[in-house]
Amino acid sequence: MRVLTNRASAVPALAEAFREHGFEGASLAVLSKATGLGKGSLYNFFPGGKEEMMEAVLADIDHWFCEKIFLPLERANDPATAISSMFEYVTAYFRSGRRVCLLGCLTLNTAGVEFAVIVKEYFARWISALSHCLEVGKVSRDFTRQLAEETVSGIQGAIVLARALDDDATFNRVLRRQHSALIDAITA
Amino acid sequence: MRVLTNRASAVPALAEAFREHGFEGASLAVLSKATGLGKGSLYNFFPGGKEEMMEAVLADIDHWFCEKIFLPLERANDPATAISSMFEYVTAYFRSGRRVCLLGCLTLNTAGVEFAVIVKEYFARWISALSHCLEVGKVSRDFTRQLAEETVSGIQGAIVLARALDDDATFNRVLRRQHSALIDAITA
DNA sequence: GTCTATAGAGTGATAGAC
DNA sequence: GTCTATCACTCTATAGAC
Repeated sequence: MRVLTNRASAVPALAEAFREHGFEGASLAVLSKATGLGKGSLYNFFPGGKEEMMEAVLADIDHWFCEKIFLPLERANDPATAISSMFEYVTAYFRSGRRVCLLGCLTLNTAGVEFAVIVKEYFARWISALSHCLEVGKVSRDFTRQLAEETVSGIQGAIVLARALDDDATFNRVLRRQHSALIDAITA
Repeated sequence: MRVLTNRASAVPALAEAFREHGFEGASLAVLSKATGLGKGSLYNFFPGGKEEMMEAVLADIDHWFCEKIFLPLERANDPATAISSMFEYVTAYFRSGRRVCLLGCLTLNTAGVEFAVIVKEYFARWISALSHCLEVGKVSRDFTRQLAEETVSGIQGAIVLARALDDDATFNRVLRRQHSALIDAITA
């Protein structure tokens, strides 16, 4: 066959390497090992180097979130179901906190400033999608934005705390409470 | 004068450098510039290198939190005041999210595994101190731990979100709601 | 021949240790 | 300052598909 591998198939392996080591910590040696590709191949697929690799990873993540989280929230005509689905996907995606949020990590030090716009749009869209969904659920406009902010922020915090305590149960407990809070707001 | 500088006086500058660049990103060149000390002086004060510098920073942070946050919560006989004081200190300390939580950052990638025990104890103590304070405030034991977890986790999330959106107001809004939730739980 | 993809030696710069 | 190791990255050489 002609194409032995391609750019797209390297992206998930790159993503896991960046998650585990961070942007700076993920050296070309690490990325090469993670993907099974030589440096030559990596530079062939990503002429822009690490930065282009990270951009490809972020685009892939954004695509996943659009499909599984953002669009369903934005289009929901059954808000409670859409929200429950969001929590299921999020819990699975972050593996109960064992897997970090790459976008969240990039906010925390200067290594990620190049990606600030992408990160900002991701979080802004998540909040506005959830906020819209709550509005469809007849939650007062005074609270939709606040609830959405707290939820998105709370998920990030739950990842940090679950990892700090090395305990998935913490993640699941915090998310379960947030889930209930949103459902209560809708049905109230 | 004989002593121009010393180990302790370098710690705050090291802390800010680690916060800004992360553990891996903070090179000796960065740390040297941040402290105004040559590499030789840094190794004189911290023979263990970067790792010992980070340990000194973490010990310094732990000391501050014990004094300002943990002990007041643990000894509180006026829980509402202790909790309000905690939120005031936290908001100021993290500068409305502009300043990251070093302990939280260390949880997010493999660069910080050496400090896992320190990080775990910090978060565990914060949660148990707050939980105890809520118990003194006559909150049902079924909820103290949950509320404390959510609060500590929520603060971490608020830092991430405020930085992602580049907006302090987000941090302050999330913390204000958490503050109210705890006060409501006590007075309910 | 051209084209894409490969592995990996080699570049200068800079890392942390001392 | 000096050391070696490693960094991101470049480039050469080579492969097989057209």
